[in-house]
Amino acid sequence: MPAEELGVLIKSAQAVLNQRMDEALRPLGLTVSQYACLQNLLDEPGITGSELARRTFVSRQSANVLLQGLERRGLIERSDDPGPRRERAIALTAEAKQLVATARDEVAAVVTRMTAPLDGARLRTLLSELAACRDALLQND
Amino acid sequence: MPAEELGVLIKSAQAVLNQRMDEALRPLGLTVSQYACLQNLLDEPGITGSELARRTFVSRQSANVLLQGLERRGLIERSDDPGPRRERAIALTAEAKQLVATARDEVAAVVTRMTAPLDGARLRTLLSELAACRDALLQND
DNA sequence: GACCAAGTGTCAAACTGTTGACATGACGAG
DNA sequence: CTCGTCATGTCAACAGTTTGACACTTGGTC
Repeated sequence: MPAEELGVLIKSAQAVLNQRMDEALRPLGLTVSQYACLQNLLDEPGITGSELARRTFVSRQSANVLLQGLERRGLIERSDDPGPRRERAIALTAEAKQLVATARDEVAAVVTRMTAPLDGARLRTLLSELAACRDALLQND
Repeated sequence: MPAEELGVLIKSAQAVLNQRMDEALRPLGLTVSQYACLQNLLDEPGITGSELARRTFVSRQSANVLLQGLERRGLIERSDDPGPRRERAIALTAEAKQLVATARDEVAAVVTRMTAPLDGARLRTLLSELAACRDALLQND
């Protein structure tokens, strides 16, 4: 059974992808974590810090220090009056929107290169099969 | 183009897989990194520390502190007289071989659960397509 | 209304991993 | 032979992340 390979395969793919994304984003002064943060905030404005942590697969404490850095750099702004559950709405500045736009292009180039050996149909099957595997582990028994 | 999803899909699959493996290995007193280390040493005995680092996708310094912990715990032994390139051969103790055997079963159960929704043919296509994507990024330009 | 569970934000300590640097030994080109 | 290159092992400093803890707010339950 070749199923054992899938684990290391996922790990190796994630490792090299992360490395290439880091190389692509470094000239922009962004880490991969920071880019993921900004990208999620662009897709879903006004998102909360904890929700952001869930989407980037880190603890909410770690997301918080990330947000502090982005705030100090003038890329995001957090409202001082908290909302319903003590949450502070997060907004991207105009500078950040422009930065994440170019960053998105850089990342898209990496992903395009990664998916180059696959035609449209194969890419779709890869996406659905890999998602099925992930979801099989997501059920909390 | 749905290609953009592949990145986060790989990341999420790796995250949940790592979490499930951690849950499975914690009762044995092993972290995922430690298991990966022992597993590689079982597959390829006498491997060098730097080679081990490459296979587990970490720096050789990080692999070294991992090996120090395993050595202190009596799971591996490193020869004191270095070989051709100052390398120290690493060997698993009998206790480690038994531990990694049961750990391998635990991990296999997780992977089996992950690949449950796929039949043999689909699993093979997933493996080859994902490997193709990874290899597309491995070419250093 | 009182109370308790759940969600959020934040701080401090601990851990894991990386980067940078250095010493050592092997190998090949000149 | 000598020197430059490369690979290994190891140390120290550093950054990033997690774990544990606490305060605050909301919402449902009794």
